[in-house]
Amino acid sequence: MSLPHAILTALLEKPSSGLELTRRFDRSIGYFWSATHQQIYRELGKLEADGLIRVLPSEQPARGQKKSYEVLPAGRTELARWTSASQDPKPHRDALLLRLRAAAVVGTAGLEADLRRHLELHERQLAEYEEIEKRDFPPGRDGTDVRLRHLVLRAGIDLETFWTQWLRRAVADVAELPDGGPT
Amino acid sequence: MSLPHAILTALLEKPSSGLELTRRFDRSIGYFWSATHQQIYRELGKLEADGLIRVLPSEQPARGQKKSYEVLPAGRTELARWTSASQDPKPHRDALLLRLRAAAVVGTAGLEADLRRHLELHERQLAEYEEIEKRDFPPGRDGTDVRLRHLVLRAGIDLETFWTQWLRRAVADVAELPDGGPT
DNA sequence: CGTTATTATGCAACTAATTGCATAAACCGT
DNA sequence: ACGGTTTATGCAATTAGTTGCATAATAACG
Repeated sequence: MSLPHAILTALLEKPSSGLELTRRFDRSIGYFWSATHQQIYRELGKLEADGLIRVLPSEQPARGQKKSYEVLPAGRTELARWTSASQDPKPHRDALLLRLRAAAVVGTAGLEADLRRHLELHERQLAEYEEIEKRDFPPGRDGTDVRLRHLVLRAGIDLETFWTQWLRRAVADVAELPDGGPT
Repeated sequence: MSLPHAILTALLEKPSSGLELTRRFDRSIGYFWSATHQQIYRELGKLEADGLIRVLPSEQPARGQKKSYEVLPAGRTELARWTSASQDPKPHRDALLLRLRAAAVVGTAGLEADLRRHLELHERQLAEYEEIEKRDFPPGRDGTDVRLRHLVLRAGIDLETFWTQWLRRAVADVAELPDGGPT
């Protein structure tokens, strides 16, 4: 399981409160590991109980009041262990591809509009990634950490590029098919 | 949720027993919607209780004995409804990208070997897809259902192509970095 | 000041998915 | 007929993830 390690990574990059983490999971980190604020609060509790993180000493906690966490040495060790350990890739699940397959047996009615919508979403995401690349990774020699983060962003860009291309083709294909199918 | 719809699709393509479904989820359908046999048996029970599928009349059931299902009209209707309804894409989770990001803060030790392993897995999957394409989709004009299934396979091929290319780059990049990082 | 909106934290219930195990029949060699 | 392997179905417990709601502090508005 990876959520605790995602949180450890985020906290090592910068100590944060639950809500700050939630916001970062809506941007950068969340682009390849999403999480809701409830997951995050729950996991912060566990990580603290396990002695991998702690509340920043300066803060005094009270319900509904900001509480920032930082990673303890044990947390860094655990993250390094997890990062270097080999892991089997989890199986994918893609509802859109499944729907296309279903459309092959029950007809394509209503599909095209949603394909277009997905295309738009992926185009928007791609534009956002390219914006980030232009802003955060100008050309030139860089340190290890920057090169690795750039590599991750490249994966995002290339994935979105693939989806936009595939969806354009899918929209065109579905548009020229007889709508009904064997419904 | 999509597992019931994946099963309905599979059963419409061909009525099957739980184990036959499990096998098909290890191949074709499972390439974009994986499921274990326990999930499948559980879901078959629910679908039957809901009146969307039924046991083939010819078979008489007994524990440990084959039991094939077919889709009822209500099931086909539900699948058509789901297929045409618009859905928001679920957020991705990719542990490998997360690990790269973690490596940017705790060092790349041990990563390269696993990147190579993933590369090999994706190369193998790509080869398998291309084999299927050659076998099942020879060039030429085809019916709606065949074109849609081919479109789905193309997504698989293009995705694996992306991953093999990206991983080759990642392996090369990581190989030439100083191993330690800020561990 | 008092009321409303926003920020921030968190619990509880539910749904989905995974893991490990149990059972039973069929098939296969000896 | 027996013991071992494979095929097939299924239960139970656990873990992971989602959804809906509750609470408290703070800011902002008149």
